Amino acid sequence: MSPGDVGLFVRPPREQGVKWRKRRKARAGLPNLQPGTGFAAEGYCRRRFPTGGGKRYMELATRYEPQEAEAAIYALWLANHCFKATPDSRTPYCITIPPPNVTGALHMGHALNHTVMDTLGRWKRMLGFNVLILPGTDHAGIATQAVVEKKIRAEEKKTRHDLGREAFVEKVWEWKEEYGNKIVSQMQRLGASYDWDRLRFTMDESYVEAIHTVFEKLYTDGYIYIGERMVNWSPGFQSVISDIEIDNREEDGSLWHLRYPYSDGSGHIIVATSRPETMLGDTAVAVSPKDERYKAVLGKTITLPLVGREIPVLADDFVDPAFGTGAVKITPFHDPNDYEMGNRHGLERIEVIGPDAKMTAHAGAYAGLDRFEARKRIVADLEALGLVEKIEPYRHAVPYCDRSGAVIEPRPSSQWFCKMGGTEMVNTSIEVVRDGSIRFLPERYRELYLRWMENIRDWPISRQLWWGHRLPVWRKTDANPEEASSWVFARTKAEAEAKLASPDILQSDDVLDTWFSSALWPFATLGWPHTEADLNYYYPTSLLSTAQEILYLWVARMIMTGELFIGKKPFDDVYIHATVLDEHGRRMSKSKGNGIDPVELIDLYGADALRFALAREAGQRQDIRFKPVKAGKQEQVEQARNFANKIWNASRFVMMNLEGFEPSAAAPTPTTLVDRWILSRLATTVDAVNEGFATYNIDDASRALYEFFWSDFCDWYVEAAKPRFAAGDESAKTVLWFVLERALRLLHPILPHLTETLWQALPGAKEAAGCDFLMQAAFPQDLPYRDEAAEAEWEMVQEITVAIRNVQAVNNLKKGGEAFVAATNPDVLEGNRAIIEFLTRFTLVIGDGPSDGYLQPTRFGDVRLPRPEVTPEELATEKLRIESDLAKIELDLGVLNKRLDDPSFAERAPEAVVTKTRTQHAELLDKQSKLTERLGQLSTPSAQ
RNA sequence: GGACGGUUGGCGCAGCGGUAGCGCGUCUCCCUGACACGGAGAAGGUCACAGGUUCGAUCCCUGUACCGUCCACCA
Repeated sequence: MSPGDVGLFVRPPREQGVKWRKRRKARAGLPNLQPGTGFAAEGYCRRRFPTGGGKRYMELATRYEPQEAEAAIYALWLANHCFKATPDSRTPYCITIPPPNVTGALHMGHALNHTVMDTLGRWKRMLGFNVLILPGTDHAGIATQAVVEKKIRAEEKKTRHDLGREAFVEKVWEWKEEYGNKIVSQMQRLGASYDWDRLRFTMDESYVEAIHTVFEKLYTDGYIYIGERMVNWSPGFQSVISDIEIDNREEDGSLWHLRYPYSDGSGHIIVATSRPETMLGDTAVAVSPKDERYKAVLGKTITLPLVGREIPVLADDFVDPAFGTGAVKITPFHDPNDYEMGNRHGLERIEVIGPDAKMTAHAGAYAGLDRFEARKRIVADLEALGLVEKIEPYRHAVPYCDRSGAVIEPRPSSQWFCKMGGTEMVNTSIEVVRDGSIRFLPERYRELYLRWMENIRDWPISRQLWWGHRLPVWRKTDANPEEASSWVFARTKAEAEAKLASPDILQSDDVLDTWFSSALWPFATLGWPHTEADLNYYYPTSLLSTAQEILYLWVARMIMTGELFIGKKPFDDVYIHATVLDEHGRRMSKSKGNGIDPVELIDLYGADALRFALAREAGQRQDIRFKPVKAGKQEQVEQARNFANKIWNASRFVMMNLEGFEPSAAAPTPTTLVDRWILSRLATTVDAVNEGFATYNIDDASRALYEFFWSDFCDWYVEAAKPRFAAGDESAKTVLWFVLERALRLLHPILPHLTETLWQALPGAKEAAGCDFLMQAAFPQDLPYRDEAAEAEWEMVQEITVAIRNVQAVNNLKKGGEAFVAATNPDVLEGNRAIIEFLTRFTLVIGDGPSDGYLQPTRFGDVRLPRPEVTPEELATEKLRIESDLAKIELDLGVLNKRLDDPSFAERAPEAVVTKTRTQHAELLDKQSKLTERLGQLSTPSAQ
């Protein structure tokens, strides 16, 4: 396949006698026409291009068809190893992409992030950097295990326990090999220029080595210990899960007010709880020490209803006297706060809800019941005893396990931890951000990071899952697993046997938190701990671009491990991209079902359109609103698609007119005004784009490109080129070719497929650039074409042109007559006569013109269009137009008068502002008097 | 509860101290030899609200309201 193959004619059949607008509306809902349906052969195309036969110029369809062009161009890049990166003498630029879950599918957040990374990567590559963008996927312990468990449950009616650990893990690997690379191919569809030969997976053999090496050091240096903490227990997985895997849902619940009788029979104390079933495990009631109401009852005991246990009433600062009744029941085993209070007061911990979320033997009569069933029974039994004071409706957050859907059960558990606060690892990670070695973009995230790091808590690193990196620690079978001293570090069983001097040993059943492995990503993917070449060259990497929600979980931990193991920061810049929200401004999520599938958008409009739509919003904002796909349409991407089509067609126009033109590598030296002007605008745009990319304001770069290409280049320059070609002016071709070629380079990082396709078809491009692909061409920088004089002079041509068009359109005049312009600078006008005449379809006459003509005063001279005959309707239209102009002028004059009438304005405002205001004032007065006079003429009968 | 962000024409966004801009949508005209996924015009905004600073505020400061994101153990 070569890029030329995309040339096909596409044109809807002509339907005689039907209004165009109607047909357009009728067509609006239809899918884009597929090429190759033979319209050309049936004579529907308006224009025939030279076909085949060794012609130099490609045939291009009248519409850009991304579907096949993108696949073709991507295949071409791959075939030519364009994304491959190996160390050389150039400056490196490296991004290790945030590895998505192997189970994952591309979502809008990914699409945005990959657009950012690939755009910046392509830009840097064109600037001459040695760019490596290293892709990979994450084994994603819980997520993947959940998917495979679900699959075997559905297909084989088995649980993972039926299979056993080894067989189950085998199944997960099989699943990963078969389905795990879906997201990789989706990234490729976006156009990602990543080095796919280096694709990494967090459970690759070499990656496991990295994990072992890291674990060993942390273990021997005393970072890793066994401790007991309150953890988030997922009854669904029978495992600890991390905070990020929790989905806190606001729910309407109840607050039960329970009467707890004093043991001495002196009445009762009322406690409020949202979880009455935990009362079976209560070992105290706490009140605030400052709470006067309860001063007297401190030291009393309570006989716990239904259980009969005697428990104390004690004082603790944690209790807020203002909440509920000011008295709190304490269940140390089942509530994080109560756990802390229990430790403070040395309370017994009684487990009444087991790991499977069923009531334990300690629950007495309720043993074996599900926790929610137990709740109902307990409440009913308490009510029967008259111990329920009242039940209040209560809205609160309930934590759910986002993978299994079970309500999280907090419980103390013996887990492996990694020490954080106060350690060298954490301190250096704070320092490296504080001293500015690592930059955060947008900057506001810097403070967030520092604040979090300064209050960091120890990191629970063990999980009771089967899929993941099994902890490389072993013990003798009969040793106590909760004693740290029972364990030794060993990579292999043999090593462990030697260390423990026994064949009767076991490896820990636990698996490492997935974030433990992704924390090593920037260096483990570059060959550490074995090979140094890539690491020495590409590390520290240049950019880490990611979502704000994993700032702590991932970004902070990469900094820590990078500092500790490599002795260097893992990256220079951290860019936190915006969160993509739905049309109502809510986060897109699976549970809300408000997500948009980026692949659907690519199918609909092409990857480049999606990229541009995202790029134009990718700045320093915290969020981006994205509208849903409705009836096969998505506004934002459609607009971007239209832009892509505009680029396509403008390029097509240029190529059609370049027959016989021999481009050269030399930069043009413009002489005519319009050439000087467009080159000046190009130079400005080049600066804006480089600036935008360099400062992570890709939105600014995108807007600059859009405006330049559509407004300046297409609407003015290309239009102005037409009469020049008609007049045989060959000088236009050099500039036209040059501007288009440079524009394609500028646009390439954001719209890679489209621009490469066009560039491949642009004659002379490869020779001039000295490379075979646009993605390898030099990115434009510092073009010497800034020309303020040209921009100012061209403004005259534009304003006169607009004035003539405006009078013509508003008064609905026939084109083709004469347009008189009393120009302030007749030479400029004369020099651009052909252009103005072509753009307006009026013959330009420089001079005053008939006094009764249609009048439009401008800063560059009055424009008058003669009015040969006039109907009353036309007269009314003109009067209306002038009156509305006058009304606007009056409004504006009011503003200026107010300012000029104030003496302190002239005194205190800068002189330039005062002068400018006076000039504007004078111009408005002049315009006003001219229009008033004209209006007067219209109102006197003689004018007709 | 804390932190952060937003509030500009019907919609999506720019502008961030000198009389409000773009695209879509709406209305009018137009297939004019690149493009109707287009061209030329038009209508449409007291820039959330209240104070303050300033000659002057959409823009700076303070507060309020609403929307939202992230973080967080208040029963």
